[in-house]
Amino acid sequence: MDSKGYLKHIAYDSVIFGFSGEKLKILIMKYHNTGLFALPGGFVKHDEDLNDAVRRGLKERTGLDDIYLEQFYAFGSMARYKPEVMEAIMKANNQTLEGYSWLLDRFISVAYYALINYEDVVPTPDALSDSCDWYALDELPNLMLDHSIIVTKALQTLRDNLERKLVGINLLPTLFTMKELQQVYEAILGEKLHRGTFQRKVLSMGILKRHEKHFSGAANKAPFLYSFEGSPYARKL
Amino acid sequence: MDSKGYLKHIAYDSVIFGFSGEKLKILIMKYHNTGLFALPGGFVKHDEDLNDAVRRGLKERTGLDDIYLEQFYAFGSMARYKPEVMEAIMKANNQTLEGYSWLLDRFISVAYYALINYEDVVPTPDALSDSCDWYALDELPNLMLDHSIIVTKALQTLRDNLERKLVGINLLPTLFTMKELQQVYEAILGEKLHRGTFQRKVLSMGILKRHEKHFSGAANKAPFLYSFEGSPYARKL
DNA sequence: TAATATTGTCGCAGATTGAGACAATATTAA
DNA sequence: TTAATATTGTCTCAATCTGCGACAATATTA
Repeated sequence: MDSKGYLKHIAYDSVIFGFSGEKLKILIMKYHNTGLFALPGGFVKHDEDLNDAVRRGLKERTGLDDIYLEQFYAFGSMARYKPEVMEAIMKANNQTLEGYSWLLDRFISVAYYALINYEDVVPTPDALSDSCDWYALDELPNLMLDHSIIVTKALQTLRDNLERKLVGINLLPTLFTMKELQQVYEAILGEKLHRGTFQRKVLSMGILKRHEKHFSGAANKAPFLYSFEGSPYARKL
Repeated sequence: MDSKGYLKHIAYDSVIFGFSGEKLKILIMKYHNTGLFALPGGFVKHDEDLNDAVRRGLKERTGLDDIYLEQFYAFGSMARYKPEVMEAIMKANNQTLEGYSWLLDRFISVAYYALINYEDVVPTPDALSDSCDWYALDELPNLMLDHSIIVTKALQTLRDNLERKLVGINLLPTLFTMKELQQVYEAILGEKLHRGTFQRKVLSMGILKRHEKHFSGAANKAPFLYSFEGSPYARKL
């Protein structure tokens, strides 16, 4: 085994969604000295579950355990095989390629998306990168390889699932207002929703618990705070 | 490369759905001399798209090109790593393990489901198996490894997608009656649907073309035949 | 105390859905 | 020929769901 204990040909990439400033954002890594931007990703150890590998990487990048995580597609086209890209990254880090030639081989990447509470995250770069930072979906830099396609498909899957599960909850802190929840949904769906209809529908699901009011100091009626109550939509799946 | 030109650690499995006798069925392989039943699967060549590898396998098993095909999950737990199973299959075929040790290594399997017209298929076993045959979903034999879980997840995904795309069409011949279409939906969803409501809904989608009536010889009003007309629900995706 | 911005909720019209009913056949039996 | 039978295509009606505006109830500021 010359691949440092990792499975050859298999990688994962993660699209980590957060919500801040009324916008959906994702975590993007910037590699040293290359100008290359990429999704956080990694490899799977020989004796490790695929899902565990992804959670391990998420923990490293965000500091968080128990993240809402969903696998959505395995990208396996030949078009994504560009060994010169990985070679450039390695060279920019003064890495000798000795013992790392497996990284230049072809990879099939299993993609996941994660939903997290923006406030809880401490984005942390890895050894190969300068930064790990939030970028709004409409202000993404050019991403390497097929990572833009991966992001697009992640968002599409998230939208599709949004109607079935009440997944948007995972992007908010424990206590939140109805308006914040609606803003999350609008950011994901990319369209405005009618306030009354949204509230009626969400409340009819019976999975929100109402708490005391939240006095923001604004000159208006104070909204209730809500928290999320278990059931099929549990925060941790 | 000692793995015969295939990528190590990566496999695919396919859940191939057909509809016959008012039941949903899938293709199952039976390996020589082992009593083992399995989903049709295979490996990916070094210079081959993942999706193309699956289509290649589908062509070998069914004789068909241009099949409706959807990837739904990559199975990557350690629990599915049982080298003794593959070893038993190889031994039962008097295969020396020389040059095939890569098959005993750990695999992550990307699973797809396919929808085909039952009548068009000529199920064809491969070199390792006695048979490749249809089994109704409620009469499946015990499947090896995690293949039962894969089937369950395939059906779940198919059900979820059924409401969004009009995918059931792909399980029928070019011309079909409204009753046949309803039976397909009932088989997939596992529940009876109301006749009038179903017909109204499907027709309102405006993607069926009505043809001449079909005189079955039965003592009742002859139903119309329908065919499927393009749009987002195209037979070939 | 009045003005302003939001919030929680309600009401109404229009659309959608679930379920039964009825007329229109295609064939068989009388 | 005519009646009986099994299905099919369609319609109606009620119940439910949705989109959208309206109104009263606050927090805070002027």
